Amino acid sequence: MAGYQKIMKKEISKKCENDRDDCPVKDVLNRVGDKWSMLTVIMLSDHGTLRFNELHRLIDGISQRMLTVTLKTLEADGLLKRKMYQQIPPKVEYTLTSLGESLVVPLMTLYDWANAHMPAIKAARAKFGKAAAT
Amino acid sequence: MAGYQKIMKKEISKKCENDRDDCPVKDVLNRVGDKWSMLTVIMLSDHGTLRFNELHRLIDGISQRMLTVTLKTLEADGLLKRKMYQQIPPKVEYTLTSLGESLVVPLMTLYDWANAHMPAIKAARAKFGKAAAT
DNA sequence: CAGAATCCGCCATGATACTG
DNA sequence: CAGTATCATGGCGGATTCTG
Repeated sequence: MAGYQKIMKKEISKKCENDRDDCPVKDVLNRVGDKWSMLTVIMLSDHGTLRFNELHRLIDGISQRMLTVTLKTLEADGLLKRKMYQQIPPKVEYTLTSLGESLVVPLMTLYDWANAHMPAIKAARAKFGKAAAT
Repeated sequence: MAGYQKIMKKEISKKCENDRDDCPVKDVLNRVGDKWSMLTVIMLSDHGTLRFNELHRLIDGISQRMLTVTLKTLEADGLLKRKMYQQIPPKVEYTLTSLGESLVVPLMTLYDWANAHMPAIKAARAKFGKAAAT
């Protein structure tokens, strides 16, 4: 393994052991691991600007409640911005901020990894299942 | 935004809308977002090989139960391997597989992003809190 | 249309006790 | 030492209803 990586990794665990309530990685991981957040970010990144119900349709399976909650959290984190038009019927548009857009980059890395190694993982799972059954 | 990125992102949402039960991203995200999995991977990546109780001490706050569960899941996914020495007292060693090691790379990207943008996120949160309070 | 409010079930996680 | 077994709980998220 490259020396650079070794150093970086040292840093990761160091950060995580010490301040466990203020670890950037844990914090971000919470959002990344969230059931709907990243999907929402991806959709917005794809389509640019979306209204509430458009998101509702695009993100398959999300409930109205969770969409509201997710959007509010992402907005609070400054990952997207909400634009409300004072009119009837209401119209609200959601767009990623540049901060939100920047998150897509590491997300892609993860996506690439997932795609590349999913077969290996599935194979491992199948093998493990058989081993346990035996 | 670069055209390459645009294409990749299209692909992400496409994969996610279609097969929602077999989406590699969701699948991997589940593990990445898991409370303890990535911490465990990071520790192992750092220290190379660790015994059960060493991990227990290193991963601050994890319960015995969750460590067991996490390790079993990671093993099933082929991310780490378990080596058991038949002796008394028992001795079990955990080591990342090359698959597990490879996951560290995208994880680093995320770590870098988290570190770089955490100030912006905190600022956004503070601002949002004030806006809500007003 | 874009939510807010409320209720509720269930699963993930934690705590505790026991074992080979 | 390295787990397993069992129980308790809290909060995540779904379903439903109501509004401006």
